[in-house]
Amino acid sequence: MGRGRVQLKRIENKISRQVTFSKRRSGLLKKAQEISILCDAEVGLIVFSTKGKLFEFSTDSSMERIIEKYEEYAYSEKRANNDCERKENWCHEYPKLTARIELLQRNIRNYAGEDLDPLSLRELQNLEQQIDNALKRIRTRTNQLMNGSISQLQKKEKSLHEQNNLLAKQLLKENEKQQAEESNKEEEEGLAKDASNFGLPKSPSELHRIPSLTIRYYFSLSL
Amino acid sequence: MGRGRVQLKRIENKISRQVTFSKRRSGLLKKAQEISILCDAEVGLIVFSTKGKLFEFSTDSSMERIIEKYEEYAYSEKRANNDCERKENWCHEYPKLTARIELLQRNIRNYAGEDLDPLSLRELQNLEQQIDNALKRIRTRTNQLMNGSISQLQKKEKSLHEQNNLLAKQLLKENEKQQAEESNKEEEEGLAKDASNFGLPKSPSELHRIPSLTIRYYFSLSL
DNA sequence: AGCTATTAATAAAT
DNA sequence: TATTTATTAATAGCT
Repeated sequence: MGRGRVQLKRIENKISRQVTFSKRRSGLLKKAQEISILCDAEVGLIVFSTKGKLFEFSTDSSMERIIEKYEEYAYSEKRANNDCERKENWCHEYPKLTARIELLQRNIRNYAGEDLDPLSLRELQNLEQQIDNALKRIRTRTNQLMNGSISQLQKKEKSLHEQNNLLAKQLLKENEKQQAEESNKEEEEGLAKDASNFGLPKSPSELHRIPSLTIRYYFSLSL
Repeated sequence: MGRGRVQLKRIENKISRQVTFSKRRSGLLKKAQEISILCDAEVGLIVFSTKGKLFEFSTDSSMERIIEKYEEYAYSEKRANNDCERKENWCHEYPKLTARIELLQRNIRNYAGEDLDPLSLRELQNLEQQIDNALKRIRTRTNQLMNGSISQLQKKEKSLHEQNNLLAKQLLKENEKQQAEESNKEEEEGLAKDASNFGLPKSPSELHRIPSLTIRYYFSLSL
């Protein structure tokens, strides 16, 4: 919704990025408010700009309540109790977990083509190859899905064709039947006319007769 | 954006409300993701339906981090942050960490082109675009590094050339000097020989004299 | 869930 | 930064 499509990646131009941030931020806050009113939902929205400035919206202006509810909800007590046994190993477990998370995040950033500076040429080339492979797999899968959609649509098309043919035949029959009736009537009228109805208008049903069999069908191919 | 305007008030019809909630919720989550990527912003979005079901989006899948930052920002009172204090919240923290790790791992698998089946066509296309961008960035960085290596090697080559030239000159001088000495010696020896040393071997320094000025330099171009 | 007519959001230009 | 405009995106109302 703007002049031209926008691809989903960081806007490199700083000014554009700030302008877009400002516009989309107000759009997002507005939509958050709308859904909370229209649909009676509890919404909490927190946005930090690159520079670290905070923008927020929350239903009834009570972010704290929503955060509390979130924390309750997101991590159910049941799982927590089981995991509490691990508490004894805290000093071992916690650093491991956080280190793991950092590593994973670094990986993800690298996969996204960010923070490449510390990588050696060899590492970069490995990464490139991995990502290239990933891209191929993703494209294969995309094609698979699209082909699925296409063949589904083709089936739909075929069934619509058949349905149309059926309807056309029915219509043809109906038409012939009516024509037959018409000619019967005309014969009858012809006889009557000779007797007393000369010069009167034709039967209205004749005026309504379908003049030709033009059948059209429509379907849309939207992928 | 729909057939007709919508008043900003609670939708009274329950079914409509649910349908609208579902549609607007996905729109809102999508826009939250978009602004976070496009504008490099940190976003946390929490939505509870009327029935209390949770939906969320957060930059880097880390709602906790955003909530912490929010609370810091909004209240200037740091939460229990160091490891020791976190120990008290172990039951709370551990499931969060493992959930986060799972999410990150799923992300990574997707980036590697694995476990694509649960992704929708739209998600796949987003992923493809992100990865494509990453690939471009990685190739840019690779080229940067390679160009760096090349120009470094070229500099090295140049400096080696210069060094060689210098050495060659010095050697030439040295050579001339020695030749001069030699001829001096020979003259002296000639006089002495005539007197008493005839038939003795030549001075060892003459044997060691470099016979010609063949200078070679080596450098390797390894990329 | 899927389909359009419409409105809303917004990218680019000013 | 605010306004305008051309486009794309979201979605309301139906089926």
